[in-house]
Amino acid sequence: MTITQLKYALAIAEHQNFTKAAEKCFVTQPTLSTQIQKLEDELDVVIFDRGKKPIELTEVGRKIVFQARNIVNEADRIQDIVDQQKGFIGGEFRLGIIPTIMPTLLPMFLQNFIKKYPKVKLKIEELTTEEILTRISDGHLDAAIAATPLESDNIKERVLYYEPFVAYIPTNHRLRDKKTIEVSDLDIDDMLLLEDGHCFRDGVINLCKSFKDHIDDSFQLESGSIETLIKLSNEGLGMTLLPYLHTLDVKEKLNPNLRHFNEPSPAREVSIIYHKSELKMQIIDALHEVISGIIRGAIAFQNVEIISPVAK
Amino acid sequence: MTITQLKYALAIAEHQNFTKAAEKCFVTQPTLSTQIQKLEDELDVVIFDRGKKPIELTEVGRKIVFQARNIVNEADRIQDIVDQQKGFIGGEFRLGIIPTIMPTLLPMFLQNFIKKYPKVKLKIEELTTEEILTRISDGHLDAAIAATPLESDNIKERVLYYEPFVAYIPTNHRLRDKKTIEVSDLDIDDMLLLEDGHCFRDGVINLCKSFKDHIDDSFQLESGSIETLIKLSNEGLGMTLLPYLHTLDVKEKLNPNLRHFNEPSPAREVSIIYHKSELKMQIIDALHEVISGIIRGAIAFQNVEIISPVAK
DNA sequence: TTTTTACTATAGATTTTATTAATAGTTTTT
DNA sequence: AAAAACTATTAATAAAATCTATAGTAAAAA
Repeated sequence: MTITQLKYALAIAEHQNFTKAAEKCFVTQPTLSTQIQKLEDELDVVIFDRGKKPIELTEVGRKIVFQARNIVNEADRIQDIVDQQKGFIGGEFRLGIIPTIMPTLLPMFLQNFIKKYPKVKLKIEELTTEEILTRISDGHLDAAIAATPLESDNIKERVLYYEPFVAYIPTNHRLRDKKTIEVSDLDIDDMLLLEDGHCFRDGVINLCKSFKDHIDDSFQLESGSIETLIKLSNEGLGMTLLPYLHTLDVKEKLNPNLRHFNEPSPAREVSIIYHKSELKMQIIDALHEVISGIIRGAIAFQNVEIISPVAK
Repeated sequence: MTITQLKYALAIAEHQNFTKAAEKCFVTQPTLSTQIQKLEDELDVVIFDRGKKPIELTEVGRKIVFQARNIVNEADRIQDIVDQQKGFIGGEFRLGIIPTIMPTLLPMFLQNFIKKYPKVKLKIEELTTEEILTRISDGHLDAAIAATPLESDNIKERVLYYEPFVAYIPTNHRLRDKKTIEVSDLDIDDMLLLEDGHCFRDGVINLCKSFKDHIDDSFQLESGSIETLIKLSNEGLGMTLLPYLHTLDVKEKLNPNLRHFNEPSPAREVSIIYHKSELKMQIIDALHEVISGIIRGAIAFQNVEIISPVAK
């Protein structure tokens, strides 16, 4: 049994196809066929059920592949140890970011980060929290930036910053004349929300629920982006809430529409999250340092109350 | 990097000597030399400091070897998974047993176990609790039978049975006329103890301390075996305490010297302990099943109070 | 110091293993 | 029934692991 064979098995399990897996492993398909056969012979079990199309794992196969993942992960850490020793921070790093953080945070730190750590090849993907959790667990992402706390097994969180919610109130809205607003002023019924799947939507719902026991789930207006939310609001279709960093992007002439909450302001906790195995921890540390450094200049400390990003 | 190379590195780290390590790996010494060089070249770090005699690990080397241990352990579990699948219970299994359990428990279950699981090659060693903990941690033991709770990191415990303490009271002793005795009757000063390093000694001391705040540490009579303890007691040098299973061995004519405690009787908890990685868990399960089955017939259930085996 | 001892490293030959291109077999889809 | 989409097999080749023999080196003994 070799680490290479285990990597081949992982690739086949993932792609359910010898030919595709072979490509991903940069070898030919017969190599995989023979190496997997050798592995199966040595262990004297069948790992893949080639009878089914697409190929399936046998019951033992599933267990073996799960363990193979562990072994390969542990093996990868040897390189981590060496990198740490040499002070080398580099290599490919796959980072997931949720949609409501991506457009504002990314431009703030990216230049800075790649300048400071030019050897890190960042591969950034916009993903929902749910997708992120799956991909961190199965090793397809090295880390992600998301709203927390998530309290998910296998995943560790490290807070980057607290981002207050800011109300966006169009002209003629009932709250328009208030200089600052209260959570108790909010009414879910005239609130524009992001569509399902966004955790910022769940955060806003949790916030509104905190002052209203039961709310009906029949929201009328929903949107896929915060930009659209602002436009809909400008059309007089209701107020909305924005994460603080988004308000820095709001055009100057629309600034009068913004209302901050009285302290403690509701806020979301934004963290870098990663697998509990703490692989590539040097790069995670580096990201944490750069991002929280940048944010320190962008969000003044204030008294906040954290709103859970998880639908309840 | 191959699993084989990592195993070689582990062997060299353990024996601090290429030649000996090569023997243990059943290859020649040049094989180790070249393979370790290849590993060092690939990682571009020096793992072993060959300047020192005996050979030493470099700082990174230590970290790499530590991680290599993890990888090799995880790799070994593949065979575990396969064995489990096949219902195969076999292979070498290294079991440690503390001295005060070894002579009574071993003959009770050994025949039974090797009959039921003939493919398991049990290698049993008598070791102190301290030695056991080290060897389970470094992978030299697969499991051990010891008095618990130990609350040691990395190690899991699974209770086998509770073994009451029984007093052995020679003729002319002040407690001789009592039919049953109390913990409060005990006096550390006329108690014969095992010599230092035995956890049963520590258990007895903890028990006596429970009714006497401070005791001086100048015990006069100590012995290396419970057999000798009984003989010393017969000489009139004091009473002693025996683990219940030892009383089954006491010659019939000496039986009148035994006194049981009133319930709840002080007792030691005896467990099978193993590394938290749960390697070879099927064999551990098998041992647990056989031993607790045997004990069920030997120790009648009674109300006990567990005495810690750890010196405080 | 010199010699011996006890190692590890290196060289070259040999065996074993991994990989490939070409192609034969399957099974599924059309 | 034919085509498509796979995986398995074969035989050749490249790469590697391992061996024997021996050189090199540092500590221990004389």
